[in-house]
Parts: sequence; C-alpha cells; structure tokens
Amino acid sequence: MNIGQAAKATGVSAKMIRYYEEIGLVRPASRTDANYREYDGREINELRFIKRGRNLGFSMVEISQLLALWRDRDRPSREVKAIADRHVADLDTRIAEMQAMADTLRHLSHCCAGDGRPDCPILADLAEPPH
Amino acid sequence: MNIGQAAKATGVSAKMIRYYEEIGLVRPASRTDANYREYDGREINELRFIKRGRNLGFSMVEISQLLALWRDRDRPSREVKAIADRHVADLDTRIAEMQAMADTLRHLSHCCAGDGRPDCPILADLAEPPH
DNA sequence: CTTGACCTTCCCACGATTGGAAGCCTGAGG
DNA sequence: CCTCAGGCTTCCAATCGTGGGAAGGTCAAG
Repeated sequence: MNIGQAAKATGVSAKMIRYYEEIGLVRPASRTDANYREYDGREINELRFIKRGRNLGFSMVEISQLLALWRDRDRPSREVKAIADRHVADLDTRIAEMQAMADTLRHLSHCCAGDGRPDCPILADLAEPPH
Repeated sequence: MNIGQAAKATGVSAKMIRYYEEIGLVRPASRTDANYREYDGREINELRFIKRGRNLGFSMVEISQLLALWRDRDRPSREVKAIADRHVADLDTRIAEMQAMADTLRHLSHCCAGDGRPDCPILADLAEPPH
C-alpha cells in the first residue's frame, strides 16, 4: 500500500501524511526498493485515528497526546477524558464568542435597510469606539 | 501622535498598524523628521473601525471592503448588508460544525468512566472508521 | 519502448499575529 | 551637556495546518 492508496483509504491527503511523518506524529513509514513509502493496517488505523481527531477539532498537539494514550494499553481513561473535556470547554468558549458576533451582526443587519441609500447602522456601529 | 500612542488609543498593536499599512489596508502614515509615523484623528478612527471589525470576526478582505464602503459617502447600504449577512452565514456554519463536535465529544466523555482503567469510549470512537 | 500516472524531495504560499535583532531617536533626570 | 531607558525604525522568522508546484525517479498498461 503506497501513500496514494493510504490517502484514499484514510481521507488524509498524501501531503498531510508526509507532514505528519515529518513532525513525528506518526513513525516514519518503511520504504520499498524504489524509496516509496509503504503502509500496512496498523498505520492506516493510526491515520484514520488522526483524521477522526481532526474532524472533532483536536489540535495536532492534542492528537499527539491522544495517539500516545491510544498506543498505551495501560492508559488511565482519566487522562483521555481530561483532554476531551478541555477541548469541549475550548469549543464552547469559541462557540460563545462566535455566537456573540453573529448575534450582534444579525441585530445590526436587521436594522439596516439594505437598499440604495447610504445610511447604515452596521457601518455606524463599526465606526463607534469599542464600548 | 506616534504609533505607540495610536496603538494604545485603538487597541491595535503597533506591529499590526505597520502591517495594515504594508498591505494597503490603511494609507501610509505621514512621517516626522525623525521618520516616525504620525497619526491624527482620521487614522485613529480607521484603526478603531478595523479593530471593531476584527472583533466581529470579519476577515481582512471583508474589512477592506467595509472600509472602502465607509469612506464612500454614497455607498448603497445594500452592499454593506450583503457583506454582513454573508459573514453571519459563515459564522453560523462554523458554529454548527463546532457545536456538532462539542456534542459528540460531550456524549463520549459522558460515557467515559474517567478513572484508572484503560477502557475508554472516546478512544474507541476515534479508532473507528469515520462513519 | 512509450506514455501517463504515480512517487520522491524541496520550496513557497496562505492569514493574522507575534517575536526578536540591530540601529536610530526622544525625553527626563543628573 | 550627557546619559539611559524606552520607543521608534526596518528586516527576518515563526506560528498552524494545508495546499500548490517544480524537478526528477518509478511503475504499469499498451
């Protein structure tokens, strides 16, 4: 299984697979005589793990920690949960921030005629000193 | 008013003020004999406008468009509203994505004992093929 | 053997921000 | 008047995760 097939099987692009190897997230793949990387089931599973982690919004650092815990059959689930909970808290913070932005803008947009005239509460708000 | 005072007055760091000038977001500041940038009320207002736009999550491109509309006293408010609405839609999309991540993780974390034992539904989910 | 589709490494770009180094300038106190 | 801290200048680099592309080697089907 070369890098292209691994990419197709995991949803991780070949570029990214090489990058993950470069930063030490996954072990360097073994090579064929022609210097092609080759992947087996174990590596495919790790790449899928990474992909799923990215889809859940984990940073590379967090994924690296999760991978380490996954590889360790004696891990305490406490540690996994801690990482997940911290990430959820982080997501919630960012969601709240974006929600506040969206709410503010929705209100301003609602008050904006949106026609050919220049008067615009959106610009008026942006021009105001940050309250 | 030099760049440090402008930074303090607007909440935009001196680094960023220089950067905004470099990319053409704001006009190059006039200079003193000693080659120091100097800022007056007009520029301070523009920097505040940018700051407020950033706080509302607009990209630099969007802010550049909003700034242009702000400077144009004959702008149709329709255009401002369109930019704002597009941004709100974008925020809503990203909020929904992050909400889905958070919900998934909350569920998994809730099912995880979080003690000294290795069994962990969070890792189990990450290891599964992306459904 | 040719051809096209792959692989390899290497460098560059994005967006927005921060950091640092080296060198000049300003302003306040001694 | 001199000095010293701190602010200004420019330039270069790093962040994070991803994608693009060039130049060259390799594989497989026709």
